[in-house]
Amino acid sequence: MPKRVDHAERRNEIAQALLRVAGRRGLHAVGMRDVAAEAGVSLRLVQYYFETKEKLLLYGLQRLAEGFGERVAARLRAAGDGAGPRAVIEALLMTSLPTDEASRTFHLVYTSYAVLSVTDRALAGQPFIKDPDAAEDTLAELLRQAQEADLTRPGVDPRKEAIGLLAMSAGLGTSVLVGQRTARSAAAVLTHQLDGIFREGGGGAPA
Amino acid sequence: MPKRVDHAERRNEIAQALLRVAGRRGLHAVGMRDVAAEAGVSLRLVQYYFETKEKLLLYGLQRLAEGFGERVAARLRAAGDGAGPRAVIEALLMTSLPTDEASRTFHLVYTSYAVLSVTDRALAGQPFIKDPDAAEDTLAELLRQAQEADLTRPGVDPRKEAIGLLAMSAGLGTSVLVGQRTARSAAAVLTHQLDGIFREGGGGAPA
DNA sequence: GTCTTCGTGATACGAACGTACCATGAAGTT
DNA sequence: AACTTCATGGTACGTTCGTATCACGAAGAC
Repeated sequence: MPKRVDHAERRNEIAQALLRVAGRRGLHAVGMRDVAAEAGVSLRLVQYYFETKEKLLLYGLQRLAEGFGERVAARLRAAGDGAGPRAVIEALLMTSLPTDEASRTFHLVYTSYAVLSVTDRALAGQPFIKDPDAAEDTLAELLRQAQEADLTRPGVDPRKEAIGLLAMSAGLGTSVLVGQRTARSAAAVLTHQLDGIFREGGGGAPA
Repeated sequence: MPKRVDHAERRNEIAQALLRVAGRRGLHAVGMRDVAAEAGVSLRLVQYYFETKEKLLLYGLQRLAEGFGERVAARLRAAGDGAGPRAVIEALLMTSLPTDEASRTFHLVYTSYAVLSVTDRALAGQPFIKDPDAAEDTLAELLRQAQEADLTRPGVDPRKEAIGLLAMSAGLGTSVLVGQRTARSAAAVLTHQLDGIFREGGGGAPA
């Protein structure tokens, strides 16, 4: 046999190529040949590692979600261990805003997948429901803890605030993406929203 | 000459067919032939009234925005003449939630257009920027008036609240669309958000 | 009554797409 | 050494897409 190549690694390279070209030209415009060219391999190879385009798309969606999770984790690490709930929540929300190229690609491709999932049933079942629900639970739990620690204003409903915050940051992300708003002003809106949830000076570092 | 048909009317019929099939199968999956079949005309006719597909898409986008504006206006009329600012704002936001078939189609197709506009420059200039900005201005002005009438809570920033509300309702609309949430729960979240902006009991009917 | 113009149909064309097929060299196995 | 198996390249097939072309009937113009 030849070089006995690592399948998993190769699949990831190809999936990354898919995401790169999808971020540039839009997911709808991505063909197998484009992915092959971007990855620097032949069309046959893409077929070899992903038998069908649908499987490639599904795997690409997984990688996209994973990459996002990693960026959130990195930002949380950067925020420090003893960061208060508000800092954690800000890190989580700001990561999903299309500030740099990586998050811009994430937002565009993720939205494309979302639109596709409405009509294509193969995509509908996939982690589309799972992952955002996890984010919602995490966020709601953080808010609940903040509420118990008396860091929030009265009248706060952790679950509803969590849903609203996620929806708002998604919507803001889209408007940044289409060039309707700058990432800076979107961040300001999110900050203002958090101001309405947390007490003044509350939720930063717990020290 | 033959029947001397009304061009504008025919173009609208075809554009409506485009929106119907786009709402069913997704904008990415719509071809000229599909539109022709849906409108009950031949492919040639679609070509005749819209020379190119791009022009058809552009016109369809206009019609979509117009239809949305009409539904908002209708809902405002239904809300009554003397409705307070909160009622008007609620009408505006709830209309964009995918509750019935019309708004569901609107949301899906509009999002599809948004995604396309990121990469296709022909779509990028069009009313995508214009219309949401108008909505934002309207909403901000309504909030400013409510603030002057002392109907809002302290710390309210009309512009930021307007941006945030629109982004939130767009994001909620998407999650309703992909089946992640019900329209009812999305509406509850929006109501809760408005509760955080308006004073208790404030903003209903001004009487 | 011819003639032009408008509306409409059928069909053809070239490109691009996803997929399938065939070939071949390189590395293990026996 | 013979043989199998893996990785890879090249290319062909059938379909579908947007667009272009050809054709023709029906109505107003002169």
